[in-house]
Amino acid sequence: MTTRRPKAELGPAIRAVPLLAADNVTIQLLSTKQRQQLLSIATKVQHPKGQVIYRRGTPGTWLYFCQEGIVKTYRDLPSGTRRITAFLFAHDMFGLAEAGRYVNTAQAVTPVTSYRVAKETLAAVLQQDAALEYHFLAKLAHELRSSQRRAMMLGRRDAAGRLAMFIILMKRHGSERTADDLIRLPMSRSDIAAFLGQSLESISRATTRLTKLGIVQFQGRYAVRVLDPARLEELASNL
Amino acid sequence: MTTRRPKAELGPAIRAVPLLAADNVTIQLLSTKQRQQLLSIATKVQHPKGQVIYRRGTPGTWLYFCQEGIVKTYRDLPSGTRRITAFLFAHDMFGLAEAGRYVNTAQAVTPVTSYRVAKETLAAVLQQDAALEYHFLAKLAHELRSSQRRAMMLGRRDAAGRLAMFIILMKRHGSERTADDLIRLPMSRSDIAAFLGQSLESISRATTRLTKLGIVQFQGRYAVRVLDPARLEELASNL
DNA sequence: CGTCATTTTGAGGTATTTCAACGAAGGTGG
DNA sequence: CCACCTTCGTTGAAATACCTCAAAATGACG
Repeated sequence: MTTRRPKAELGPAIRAVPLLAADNVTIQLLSTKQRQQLLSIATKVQHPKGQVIYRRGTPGTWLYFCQEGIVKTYRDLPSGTRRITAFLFAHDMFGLAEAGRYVNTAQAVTPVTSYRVAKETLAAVLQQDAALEYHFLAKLAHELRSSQRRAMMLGRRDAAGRLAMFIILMKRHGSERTADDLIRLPMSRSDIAAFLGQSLESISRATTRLTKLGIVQFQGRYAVRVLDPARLEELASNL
Repeated sequence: MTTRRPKAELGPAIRAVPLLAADNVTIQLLSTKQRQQLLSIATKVQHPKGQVIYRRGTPGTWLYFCQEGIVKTYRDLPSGTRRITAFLFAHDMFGLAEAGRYVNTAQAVTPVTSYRVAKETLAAVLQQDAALEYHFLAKLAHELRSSQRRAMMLGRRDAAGRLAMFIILMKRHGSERTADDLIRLPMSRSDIAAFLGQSLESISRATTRLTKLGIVQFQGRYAVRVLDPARLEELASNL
């Protein structure tokens, strides 16, 4: 557990692709000035692995920016089944509320560093700074797209294909920190199952299937190496 | 496509529930001034039933505001299967793009009246008007929530339950125009199937099942009367 | 009123879910 | 440091539900 000591604190980072600017594919980061402005109203928070950050139904006071680590947001259904609505990674924001209450429960999958800011405060700032607000708009559009992609994923009936999509999804998020072909899956199998809307057993069987097909190779439970990217892609896009 | 010219045009309406203002449950509508500002840069467009409004992959120039009617957005998968990502109703906006291209195809399910505005223009206006932009933020948050709700729906395995959720979803949107218990389902069965991620036959069987159970009664193909709301709710929330 | 598309119904195949038991891993306390 | 215990993951077998293919029936439309 190494705590870094950067000389100049930059404040929350938000990565967003523009919603409206038609042909700008570049990933935009907040300007230093904007970061500092956010920093002045935000608080840095550390969450140990497994900690519940907020619960569904409680007053949605804060908005969070994941700075490091992975967060899951979920709902427990009456039947006892759990549905994970999203995994949040560095630069993602979470804390969606409806009628003043959080709509999901948020929990740290790994140790998490986040910034949190009172929504009231943020709203006031945004009303003053259209440019900053625009970043939030873009970010939200990004979230919407991932949510739609996920819905697309859930539409599939075939387990191996879903898992393939999930691995590829995780690859995109981890590529910055790990080797090219080694993908970390820090969440449990049941988390993956709850995210993909399938039973834990199906996920387990799917992993062994992918392994036996020689497409992937597991390095322990929480890391997977892709041996045959082409076939993985094919499985994922096949349908 | 027709262009506007009524006497007192109010301009596009956007309904949005606030994302950030914690305990304000009230549905906010744009102020008259804001509507007029949007109107000055927007064009009213009429789409006959079945018309494709834009296609996935084409340049995402415009953002649309559904004023009347129902729009579906979808993707056709390589296998030939169609996935409907959303149905859009009055006051919803659509035209989500990524890297300058529409991510879905949009098509009018019923005759549709919409406002469309060039994204570049809108972006410029929003950068100047933080309050207006805030409405868009709220609207987008709303879209995100529905997308998540839909993902929740897709997670279910049971056909009757999914259909029950869909009927309830449609009830919420149609209650303004029809009698309390008569719900219009203007889209085809295949559209419903593509939205719920199931086969057309499954949907058909589910409708007959719900009918035989005495929970609903169909008035033709495109309207359904709920006879037993309690059991419908139970089916929908059960899981 | 006839034609065409959509919807319903039927039968069989297949995938996932369940239920159940076993094996592995991680954490805690002695 | 090891043993125990709890949680998580794997594997097996049966049941259920959906999907696919195919054909009949219904409804829409000109």
